[in-house]
Amino acid sequence: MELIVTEKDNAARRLSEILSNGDFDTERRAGVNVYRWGGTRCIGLSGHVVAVDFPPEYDDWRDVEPVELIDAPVRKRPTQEGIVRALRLLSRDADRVVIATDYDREGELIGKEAYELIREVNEDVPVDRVRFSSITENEVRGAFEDRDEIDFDLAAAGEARQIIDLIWGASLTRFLSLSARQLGDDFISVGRVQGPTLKLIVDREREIEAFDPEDYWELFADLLKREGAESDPDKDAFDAQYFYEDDDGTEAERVWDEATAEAVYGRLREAEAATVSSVRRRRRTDEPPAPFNTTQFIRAASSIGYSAQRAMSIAEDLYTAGFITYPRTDNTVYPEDLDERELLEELSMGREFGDDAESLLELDDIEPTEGDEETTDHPPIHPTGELPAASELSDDEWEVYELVVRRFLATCAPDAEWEHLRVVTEVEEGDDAVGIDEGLLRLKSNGKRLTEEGYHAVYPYFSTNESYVPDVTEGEALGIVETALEAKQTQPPRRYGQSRLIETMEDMGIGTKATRHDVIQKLYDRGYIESDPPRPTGLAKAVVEASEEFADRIVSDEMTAQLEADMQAIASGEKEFDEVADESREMLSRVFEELVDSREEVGDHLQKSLKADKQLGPCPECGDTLLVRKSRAGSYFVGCDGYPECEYTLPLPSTGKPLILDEVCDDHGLNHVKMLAGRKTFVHGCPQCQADEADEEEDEVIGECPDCGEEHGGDLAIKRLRSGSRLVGCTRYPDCDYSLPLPRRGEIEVTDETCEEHDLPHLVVHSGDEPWELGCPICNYREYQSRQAGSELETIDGIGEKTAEKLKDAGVNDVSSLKEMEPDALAEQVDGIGPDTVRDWQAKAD
DNA sequence: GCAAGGTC
Repeated sequence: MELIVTEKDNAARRLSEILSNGDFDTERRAGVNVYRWGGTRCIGLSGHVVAVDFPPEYDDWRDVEPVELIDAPVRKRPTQEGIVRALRLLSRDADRVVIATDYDREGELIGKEAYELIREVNEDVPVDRVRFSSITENEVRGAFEDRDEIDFDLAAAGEARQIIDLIWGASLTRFLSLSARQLGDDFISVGRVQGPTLKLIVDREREIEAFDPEDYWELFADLLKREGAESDPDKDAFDAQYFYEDDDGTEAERVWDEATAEAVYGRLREAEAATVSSVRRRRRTDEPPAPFNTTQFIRAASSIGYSAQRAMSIAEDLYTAGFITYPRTDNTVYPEDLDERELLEELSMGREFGDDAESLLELDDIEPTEGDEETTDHPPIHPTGELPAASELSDDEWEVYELVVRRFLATCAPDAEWEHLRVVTEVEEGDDAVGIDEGLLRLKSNGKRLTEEGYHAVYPYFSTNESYVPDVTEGEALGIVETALEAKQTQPPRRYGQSRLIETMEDMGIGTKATRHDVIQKLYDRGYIESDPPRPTGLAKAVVEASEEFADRIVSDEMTAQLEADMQAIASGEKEFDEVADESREMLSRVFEELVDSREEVGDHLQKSLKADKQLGPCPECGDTLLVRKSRAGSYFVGCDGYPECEYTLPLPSTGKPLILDEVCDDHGLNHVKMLAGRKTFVHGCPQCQADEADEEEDEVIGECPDCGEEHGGDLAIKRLRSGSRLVGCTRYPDCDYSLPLPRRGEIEVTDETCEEHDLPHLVVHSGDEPWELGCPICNYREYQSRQAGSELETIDGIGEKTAEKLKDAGVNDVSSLKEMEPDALAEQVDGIGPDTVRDWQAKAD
């Protein structure tokens, strides 16, 4: 029996389709798909199925000095037990094995890991390696005819990365966490990739904080062609801006001192006309964009409103469903195997973009664009020939799918052409103008017009805004319709947005196509960044400062650069794995020599920053500081730093994670609080004001309590709580805790209409433009609960809309029932899902 | 309960 091993199930299935000419069976071994035809079996791994880690005796952070991790043994341990079991079962009977993992460094390592697992149970079976960069008939068949061996040097390069990342990351993470006494959920992490990424964000924030804005002025005029007496100033006027030559002789628009700006403006205002002194026309070719790699896909998706995480998660679903190619790729050059014309023909059957695909088929020649990166990992992201039916995709999925399709169309489409028109005019000054600055007063206007639509016809995501400047000739006199002097200030650099951050990481060579967006998520999870665009917390600044002082490599991109060079050397046989690992261990030892003496200093600094991140302002009771705290039950509240002497507290809303804003309440001197809860994020404001308002507001009784009304006479009332939330609750609280939620915002109107089932008045919420007919609060809540149950599954990372549907078909409607399912049983029922995946979800649900 | 890298 011949056994083929791929990196993922999807690849195994597609490979099997090709090699079996579509005639294969699927069986399950240890809950894993195995494809079978003739004497061949094909199994897909799930990336790395083993992980490097320290032995269990190093698990306790307090018992082991972090420095001991440097020379601790490192072992490999299976993480995907089902897959490892299935691989072993199949290997026993194999008389030939083919490693067909991805064609990149990590793929080589994953292949070697499979090889080692196979060797444990079958010492003699010959193992081949095949390499192909896209799963197409030609490439796959070619690769199987030209079998090679595993490149153990390349795999060793990957292993060097694993061990260096583990040793540096784990030892420094434990050191920082222990020094600041932050154990448990709130440990303080650093690593080769997260370190430099965090430093990027912190450095930008430092620039912003150090920024000193400068005043400047700009002058504008609206010009109008005089010919054609009926020209309409509102319609035909065009923009012109004052400019001059600065001391270097370069063109400048900004005037840096007010007196000069006023003087020039005085002349401009008095001017009667402007004469055209030069007209320059230029044609510019606007080439279509390159094919999508992961980073450019994320960037494009972010320009239509998707976060990096969301874009990748949708792309993953579209890939699994077979509509687009693999979404994690560095490649920006289509493989030779891709027949663009054939793909366009298939796409021409699609709704929305079918006509656009067809229009491209009319071209004589289709020559797709190419980017700078040509790699062997996977093809650039493009649509497959399989088109989704209208009902198969959600709105978001469709929008992202259409983006991928249109990007492909654009790469096959012709250039666009612009005509640029630059007009310079000299102002003719009136008799009243007093000559303060005698130099010429010139204005410039830049117009642009799209003369050939080109690829924009099929790719509407780039702006094609034109700016209007009419056809004028040199010497022509123009009217000045309006003039303006605008006072402005230079702006600090902008914070990195998520997609800009990912692009910068790529430029710096840190992270990979598959991890960069996860790293950003990790920084959020660790409490290093908040909001979007991400803003660093005080803790993040302290971590970067401490690292810069004692372990600069961990926040510098040089560590990756050095590692890349070493990996290159290992792969080419110039260096040994041990040599590289030992060098790195020595370097880390030197870092620790410095660090151990500064343990307390570092810890103090981190602890102070952690506290500063939580400070709100003075306690009204004792004058000490109010802090955002977390109760034992895990909910947030405001408490005094003077506790237990001072027991002053204020509640916070129960939804979300509090973020302290810069804005301070005038009445109480407390910072405003924002509650971060994804789409439900809202500003809570000053917690003292919220509490005071609730104390002042009277409860409004609307009916009888369904729980205790008959027995104890409890009533239902609209209440505002000190935490700012509102609800319909029983007047006998806390003896009766019956309650129904109400929206936080808007005025609540109690109408005369009554719910027949519950004998309660219908409610209307007035906020924004449209009043919201909430109706009977009990009916409303029931509806809400049933909606929640559906979308709840999707809160688990890795479960998208489609998977949630599949789970619901299998009778799993919410997270709690998912947690109760037997992984193997559920995997049997749900297509394409393995028991390890289910276990993974269950772990995440906890 | 650490990293970063696969995959989902």
